[in-house]
Amino acid sequence: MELSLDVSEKPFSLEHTLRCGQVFGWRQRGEWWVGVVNNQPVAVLANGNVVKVRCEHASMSDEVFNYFGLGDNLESILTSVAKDPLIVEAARQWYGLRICRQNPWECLATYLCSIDSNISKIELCLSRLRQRFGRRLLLGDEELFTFPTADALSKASEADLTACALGFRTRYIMQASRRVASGEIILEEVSKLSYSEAIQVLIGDEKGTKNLLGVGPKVADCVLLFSMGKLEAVPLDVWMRRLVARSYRHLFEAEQYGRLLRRLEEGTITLRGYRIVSEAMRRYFGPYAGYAQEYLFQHIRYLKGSVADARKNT
DNA sequence: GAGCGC
DNA sequence: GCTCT
Repeated sequence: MELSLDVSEKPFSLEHTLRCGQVFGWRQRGEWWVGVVNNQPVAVLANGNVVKVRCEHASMSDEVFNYFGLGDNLESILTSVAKDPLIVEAARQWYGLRICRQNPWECLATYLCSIDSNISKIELCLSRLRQRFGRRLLLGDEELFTFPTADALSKASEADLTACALGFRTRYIMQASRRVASGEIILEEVSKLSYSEAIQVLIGDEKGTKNLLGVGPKVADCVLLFSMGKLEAVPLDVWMRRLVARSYRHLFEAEQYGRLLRRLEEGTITLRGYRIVSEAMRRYFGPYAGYAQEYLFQHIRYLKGSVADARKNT
């Protein structure tokens, strides 16, 4: 069936939303995008004031609405983060980009795979996981695969997982899938917590036992922002750290932060440093700092650099 | 701060 | 990007 979503008065760029690197597993077919939402195949097309959805069940219009964050009041969000010319320009260029609400398990697995990787490599790893452990779906003659459940991955043999060539991330996926499958960690419950409670659960207590192997503050922030609607989460990857060091250093003028600023541009940053920077960004941009992050991230990735450059690191 | 695995 | 030493 084909459904129509009314998005008049709702700025929405499907292109920007799907191309910004927050979600994986979508492909373009002409002017349509095909992918999987809530384990069901969909094709989506944004056309002015309507979003067209080809799918199998009528409930998909609500699911697509939720998935693409169409409930967010983007205009007021962008107004609220418009603190300086840089973010205003980023918002102008990437206008319509929305933060998705992906499935939390898929998002967690995705960002475990993203560690020290790049978009095309991540895409490859995830498609291998889908093909090997997901369920095959058809939408017309488009073949799609659901993202494998934690349960399916927890039962995978080590050899099967190794065949997906995740490298050192294999054990992160194995451990996380087991903890989620066993119910030891219930991501839907985590998503009900406040941002600060939820990030604590995901990264574990400092110095204490880690909750989820491979989940540090960056991975946790991505999961919180891209799947749990914690719009104040500010994932700090190399691009954002460089940007902060160059364009937002005034937020760290105090002398004690000299060392932190230097490390932001170069390499390793401590958990403490990460917290200081992301909290400063939250204080500066407010409760929608995650939206600010995503627009700035896109802006600098594509700024006078080729797409190839932009795809280098995560 | 090196090493991880592809 | 995270873990481990």
